[in-house]
Amino acid sequence: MTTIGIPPGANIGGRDTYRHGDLSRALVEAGVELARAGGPAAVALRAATRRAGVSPNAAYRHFADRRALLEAVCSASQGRVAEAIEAEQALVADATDPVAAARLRFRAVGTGYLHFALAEPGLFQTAFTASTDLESATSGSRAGTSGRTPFQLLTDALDRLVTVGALPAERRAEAEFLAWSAVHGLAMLLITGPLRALGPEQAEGLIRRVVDMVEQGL
Amino acid sequence: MTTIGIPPGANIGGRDTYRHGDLSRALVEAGVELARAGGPAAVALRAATRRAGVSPNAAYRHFADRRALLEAVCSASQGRVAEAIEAEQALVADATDPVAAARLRFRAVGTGYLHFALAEPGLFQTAFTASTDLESATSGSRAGTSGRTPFQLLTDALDRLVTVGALPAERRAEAEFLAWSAVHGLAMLLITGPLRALGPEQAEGLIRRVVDMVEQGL
DNA sequence: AAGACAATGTGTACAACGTCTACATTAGCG
DNA sequence: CGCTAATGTAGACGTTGTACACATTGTCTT
Repeated sequence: MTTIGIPPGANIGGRDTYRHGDLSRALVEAGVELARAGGPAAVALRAATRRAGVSPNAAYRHFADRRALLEAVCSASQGRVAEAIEAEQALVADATDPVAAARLRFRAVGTGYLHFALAEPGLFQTAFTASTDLESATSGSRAGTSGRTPFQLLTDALDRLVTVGALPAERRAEAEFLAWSAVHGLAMLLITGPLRALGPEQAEGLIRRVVDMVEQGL
Repeated sequence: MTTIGIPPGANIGGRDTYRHGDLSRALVEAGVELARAGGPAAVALRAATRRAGVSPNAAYRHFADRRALLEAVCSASQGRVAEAIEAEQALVADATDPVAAARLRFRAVGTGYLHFALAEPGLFQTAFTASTDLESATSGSRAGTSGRTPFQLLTDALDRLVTVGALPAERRAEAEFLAWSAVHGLAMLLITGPLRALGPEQAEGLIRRVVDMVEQGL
């Protein structure tokens, strides 16, 4: 029993070398797939290693425990959120009036965030359910293609509002948390909360109203 | 081998009758304790039955599966939230001006909600992380001592704002979701999100600012 | 009063999970 | 060429949810 080692020429899990080569990456990608389908609770060490074609304990060479893998998947998911926001901002990039441009850019942060939440609820929950602190909210591993995290994209948009004169400087402090609260709360209500049965057009209406509220209430 | 039956005079798990008597209640209470300490993920069937001094499968006579028990614990937790809101409203009940009273009553919904979230993060998450729909958000099992759920307390306060003239009727529609979004989002940021390391006084400042934003942005 | 039935609790079993310890393999460096 | 560290595997243990069969008992009917 216990096939000693690997019979030459055999392959384990679709791979022909003892080493995997890029297991860390593969585990995170598998974790992202699991999170997409079932949210953070579905990110299991054994399931991820199974997908990577590797024995369960191999994961422990790259992650201290399940929590660490979940952290990595969380970072990757936040990167996707950042990309969604950047895509939404790219749609409104061609505004001539700088004040209007700053406003649209700011609104795009919220709408991009919420559109991603609706399109990829599992990933979205994984991105923000797993506990994060303020330092890691600005770490490079959570950035999109522009190299900025969702949180940084928000602060950037707020700073620009101030620069352009659309937001009084005395109201700038902590404004990111006010805006984030409203948008994140709506996302939760729409995904897992009492509004999860809403149709897309009604959801879109609520999204606009919440962003309106933030713009007006800041 | 299976001790056949119960030797007369023996007692299993601190109880001397074969029947438990009020197991359903006991399981929910045990679940609430688990949720308080560890959030929704900690609400385990086996742990709850263990606390109730009963075999694991006994739970299945009262709940279809773990999800069902979690639903019950969720309802109980929402009841606690409702009580917290009612307590906060009781603090401001003595306002003479009806407009000011309606405003304070409305604000108390948000501050009570957020104070509960800070005081009992595990229960709070359990109350609102477990998926709920709109019908169950108004079911009696989730009510506080006044017989109203947190959601109903919010709609009540908004209705009163309209009655008193503090909120234009044309802005009333869906206002509960806007307010709820902002407050719920801040709760998440404060409990599991990037703001969870904030001190109490700073958290209190943010709470006031978010409620200000809602009052102004509705 | 006696016996049937439904409600309730127990025991056993299985698969999946996280994680510990020991061992096997291999890349890279002297 | 051989040593060492990095990487992967095997086996085991305790936890979880849950299915199935069985035991006990309150209650209702006759």
